[in-house]
Amino acid sequence: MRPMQVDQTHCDPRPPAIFLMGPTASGKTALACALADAFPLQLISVDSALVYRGLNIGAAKPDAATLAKYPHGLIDIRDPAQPYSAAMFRDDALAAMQDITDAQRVPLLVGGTGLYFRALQQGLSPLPHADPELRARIAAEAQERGWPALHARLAQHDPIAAARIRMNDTQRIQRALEVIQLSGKPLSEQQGNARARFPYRVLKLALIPPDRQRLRERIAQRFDAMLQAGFLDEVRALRARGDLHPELPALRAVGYRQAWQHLQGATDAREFRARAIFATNQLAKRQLTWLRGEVDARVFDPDGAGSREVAASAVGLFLGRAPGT
RNA sequence: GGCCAGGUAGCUCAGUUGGUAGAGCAGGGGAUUGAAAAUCCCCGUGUCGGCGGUUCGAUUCCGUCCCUGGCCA
Repeated sequence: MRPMQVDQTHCDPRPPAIFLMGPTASGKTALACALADAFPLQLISVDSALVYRGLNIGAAKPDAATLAKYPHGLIDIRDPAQPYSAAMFRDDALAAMQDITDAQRVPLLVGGTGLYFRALQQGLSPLPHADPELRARIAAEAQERGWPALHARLAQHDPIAAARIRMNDTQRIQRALEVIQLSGKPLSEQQGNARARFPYRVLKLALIPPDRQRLRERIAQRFDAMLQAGFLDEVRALRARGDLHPELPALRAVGYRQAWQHLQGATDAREFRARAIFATNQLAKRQLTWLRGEVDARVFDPDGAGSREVAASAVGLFLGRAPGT
């Protein structure tokens, strides 16, 4: 039996870090900036779309004035033609957190990408990283022989992974085959090892709107504002580059995919708007599913009266200091 | 006012030779290890417009009324 629980704030020697998680359109940026006003925090974005330069309006990236006043790490670090990944994020985020900590400040990781938060905190198994050429070869083979044939091959080399991965989940079939090819070992054998202890003690804050209908209304309003702000011109500019295509991760982002299709003439304005909003609603739903797994997070209602103050006092308690000091 | 076509799930529609109905989209739940704003899995009871009639039984056939769209006056 252990001795009674002691306040971790005072016995955990690791430096502090704060996670601020929430679905799209839940007001994460506003809360992050408010907290940064009150405490010596430095922001790091945890968002798979904000890493791309040129994805601004449609990705709801904080505007230039906000970024100037509240610099965010890991925004605009990739060209849309370059892929990014959870593993790259983990490395980049740990490096950024180190720098912030060295400067006697506290990293505040704010965003909505559940896998990135998990990869950061729990680590990733040591696996080979993506190989675009190999992926192209696998995709070509799938085109020729069909994905069921590739799933069957996976079952031969890695029955455990094949049992877990659905026949239709082409992305995971492709990845599993890639790992086998690159490492010479089954994926399932390599997953689940080597998870180092996270070198920070963490306060998790989750912004969870209690009313889904209201979130959807907010998403629709925000999308109309994006259109007014020139979202389609932004996508036209991306298309005008000529070297981008809709299969790139950056252009599969919610809103961008639908805008691309619309500009190709596949949908009229009305349908484009509806599809983009639906896709955003569905994204928010998946983000909320991730958040339900974060059982150790402190939950706040974005619209709740006083939520901001309560969040600030939680941060103050965690850091052991009063706001503004 | 007359004629025609419709009124079925939140939306668009299919269907029942009479035995109370099912797709897509939306929506909900879940999974999630180098594409994750990705990818994938599961979830469908609704006075079948109202009221009468025929029938063992009507959402289906008949009558009538209401509503919507089109054409004609």
